[in-house]
Amino acid sequence: MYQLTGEYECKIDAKGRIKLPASLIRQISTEGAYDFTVNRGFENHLMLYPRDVWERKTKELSQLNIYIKKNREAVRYFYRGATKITSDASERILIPKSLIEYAGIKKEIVLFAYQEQVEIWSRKAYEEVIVQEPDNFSSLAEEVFGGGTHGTDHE
Amino acid sequence: MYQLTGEYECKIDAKGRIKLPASLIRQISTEGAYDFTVNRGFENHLMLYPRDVWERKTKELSQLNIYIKKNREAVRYFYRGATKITSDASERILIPKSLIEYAGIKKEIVLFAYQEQVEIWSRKAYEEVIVQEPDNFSSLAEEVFGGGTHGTDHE
DNA sequence: GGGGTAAAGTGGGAAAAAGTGGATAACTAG
DNA sequence: CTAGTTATCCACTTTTTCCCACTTTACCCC
Repeated sequence: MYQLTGEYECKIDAKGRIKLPASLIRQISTEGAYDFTVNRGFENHLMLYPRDVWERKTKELSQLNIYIKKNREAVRYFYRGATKITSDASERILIPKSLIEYAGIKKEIVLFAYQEQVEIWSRKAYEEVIVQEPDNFSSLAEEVFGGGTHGTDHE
Repeated sequence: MYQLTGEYECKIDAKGRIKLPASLIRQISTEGAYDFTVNRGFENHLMLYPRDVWERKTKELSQLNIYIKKNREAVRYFYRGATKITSDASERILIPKSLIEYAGIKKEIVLFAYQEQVEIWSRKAYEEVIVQEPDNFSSLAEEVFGGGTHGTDHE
């Protein structure tokens, strides 16, 4: 179980390689090789999962009954673009072109790590997301952090 | 559970380091190394959390199901910019460039500690916020603190 | 109150680590 | 077989980290 954190401004080079910041790498494992799976995120960004996290997620998905159409569609939606990648000797990962395009990535990117995964955003798209306060954030924050102590009834 | 207090005028040096005032440090722990997480605050300032406080907060967040869009957005909003930092031998912490920029920090800053966290403001922004307050402070205070516990007969 | 001492705060340099770009070799698909 | 893509390696640049030393402030004792 990871609790990744960090926001990293990075570049992607002409070949589509991203150097994973050392401090991010250190959070994931101490061993030599770094295996990941990258897929499309729900917004216009990519998701990067450490190998073991990906395996757990797909295992959970495999519990679903895919003879139900809705499940089948959801599973497909989740997998879309999923690609296994391994870092090279300089701890860089190569992102498939089709995914780079999906996320609208040019050169400047942001790696945004939280919980068990890393989101990969184009710098521009990320800035837009960051600035925008989600609807109902305060009531949700109250639910999560406030734990009912502040009496205001929020059903 | 902390009850931090204090308003400290500090400087940030050319490398982005802040010396934590000794009297603030003493409130947090007596041991050698100081781990924190810093992230973007809701206004244009930064939030600094002692390690254990951050862990508690994120633990609550990790209960949320991020396949629900609303939750995902909230989690992102809370985590944005979150970076783990450790103090150096002189009890200084290094603030990431992107966060310094976000808070509009130049050189003069204010550390404002209350409850379990420390807000980091640029001096200028802090003064603006503070100066602005008296206008509606009394009505705000009434609304927030008056909260019905002593009846409503104090308008 | 003043001098001395200790603690707090500041600044900067150098070694080490991280990040970057590119060359070349290997591989794959058409 | 060839063209395009991917893997491996190497070398250079930049940044970060760690350490040391100096200045300033606070505090205590005479």
